[in-house]
Amino acid sequence: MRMSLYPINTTKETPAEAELISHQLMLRAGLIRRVAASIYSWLPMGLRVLRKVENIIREEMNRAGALEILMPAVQPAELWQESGRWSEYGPELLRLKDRHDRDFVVGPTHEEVVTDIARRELRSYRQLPANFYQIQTKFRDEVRPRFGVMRGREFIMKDAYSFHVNDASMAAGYGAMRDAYTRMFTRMKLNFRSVQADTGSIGGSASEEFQVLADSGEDAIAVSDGDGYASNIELAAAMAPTEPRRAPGETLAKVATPQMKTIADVSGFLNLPREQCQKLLLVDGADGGVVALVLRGDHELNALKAQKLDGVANPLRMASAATIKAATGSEPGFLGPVGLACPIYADHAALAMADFVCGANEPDMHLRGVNWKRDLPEPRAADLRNVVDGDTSPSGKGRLRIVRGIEVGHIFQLGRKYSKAMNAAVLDESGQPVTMLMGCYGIGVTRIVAASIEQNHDERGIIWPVPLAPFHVVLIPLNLQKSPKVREAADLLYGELTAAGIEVLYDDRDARPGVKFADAELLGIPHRLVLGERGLEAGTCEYRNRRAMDNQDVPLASVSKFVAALLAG
RNA sequence: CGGGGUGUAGCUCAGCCUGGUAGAGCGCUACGUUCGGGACGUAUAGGUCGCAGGUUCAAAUCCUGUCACCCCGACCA
Repeated sequence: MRMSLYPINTTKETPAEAELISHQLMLRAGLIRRVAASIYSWLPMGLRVLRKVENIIREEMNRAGALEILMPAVQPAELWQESGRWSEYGPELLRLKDRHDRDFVVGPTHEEVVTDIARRELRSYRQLPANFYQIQTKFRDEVRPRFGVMRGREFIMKDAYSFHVNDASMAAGYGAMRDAYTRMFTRMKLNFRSVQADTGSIGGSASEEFQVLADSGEDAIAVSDGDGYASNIELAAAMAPTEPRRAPGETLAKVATPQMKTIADVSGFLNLPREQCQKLLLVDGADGGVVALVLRGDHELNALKAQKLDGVANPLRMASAATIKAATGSEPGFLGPVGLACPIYADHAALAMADFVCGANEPDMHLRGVNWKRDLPEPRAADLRNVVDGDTSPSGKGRLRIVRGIEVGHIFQLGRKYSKAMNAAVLDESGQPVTMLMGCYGIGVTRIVAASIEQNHDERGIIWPVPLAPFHVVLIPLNLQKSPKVREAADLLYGELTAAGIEVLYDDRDARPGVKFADAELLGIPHRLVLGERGLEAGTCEYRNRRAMDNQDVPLASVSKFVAALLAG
């Protein structure tokens, strides 16, 4: 591509709207432009990267035996009513009406449509297993979109759905997708992990996420240093302490703690470590009352674990201030389990505490020297908290470290959730109808572009791995407006490289060298060739690798071979 | 949804407190010089100061409303 024909605008200054480095660089390099809040256009250079990602996905899906289809972005409400999600899905689902006042949705995902296809097209167990996938634009009116295309409302997703006659087949299909995902992300040179995950609103049983490791990631992941265990923190089990609880050593005492509403306040005021304090959270019960959850002061509640408990409302809702007042007689900030009438769950770590501090259920007062059994009955034990750095791994081996990740893929064994609701069945060997089992497998295509930049950049710009790079090579001739020799040699080399199947960005603009170098680095083209009069005299061309940034002179005659070898290796 | 912030040229921002009719840098256009690390000079083009009301002789500036965008939070009692 001749850059003189490519209307690209790069900027030195960072747009004010961008927070994440990937978002900043995508805007500065002219890959994307914002059209509305969290909705973007992809410009030529960005689209080339997007297509590289799509093609790798497509190749690996095809290799795994999946069949590409294309479903509509706009879907009739009837299908969503049939699956039950018309009412289950919240405001994240963009609903609209046509001129006849009929209801439609802009698809946030396609289980309904694909299940409708499957029940019409698949009639016999002999046609199974089948796996349909598409690469298509989705819309989710996110609670909080952010970070450019990282969490955009409109985004491109690869979504695949498999259909099976029994559990073994579903598990095999799931395994095949896990392998395909591993191959794709490896080919894209992403540093990623697969982790156990919650199934969320999609529903179903087994589920794993593919997380690209990055400090800017929105997800927390617990990884064991002793074996291969890795889990989204939502799901990672916190092990109960193994050593027995200490015997009571202090006497129970009520202390005044004016205005000390948080654990930090209380522990500071009493000059005690946070892990000596307890916090009590009141949440709405499943049947109208409240439930108390007790945690060690330095631990965080895990909402997912809590909302799965007997008697707790799902999804989890914190009790209102008025409800708290009615249930405890106190205000938030001074709650404790002593004398509390409602059902109580205590986290294993909270249950292991002795001589602890907790709220006294009256304003500006706490209790200290509190002990289970002696001062109050032991409540039900549960795993309520997020794991923290240094916790014992639930796998039994090693300790957990908490790292951050960007979720780029998620695979599920759905079971019969949709096929049952929508009556998608085939005839089995005995001629009896059986409801199909399903798997579903998503990849955030646009998000991968941002995630790759998060992992591959420096102070000068993006550093694309070759498989995702918009161009393999950038060819920079120096002073070509003045030097016919340079122009002739550069044109020749451009033709030669292009003929060899190498994707070349030929910077034939009438610009100064510094501008061309800076743009090449911002754009992140992995390999750079510079042609100047000085080198031509010696019959060489200068090569520089974007990542290593070291120079090497290559004889002009062998440049094509040299570059081809780099790309092959 | 709650909290905070910002809307002035294509981009990054100043001007607002203390009202007097709009600026800088980058970018863009033309010409000249320059040409291995984001050059320099000269001359241009480009803005209903988010929008709507109000106060005032006079509003980018003060007041009210509204819209948009960004950030934080939406469990830490």
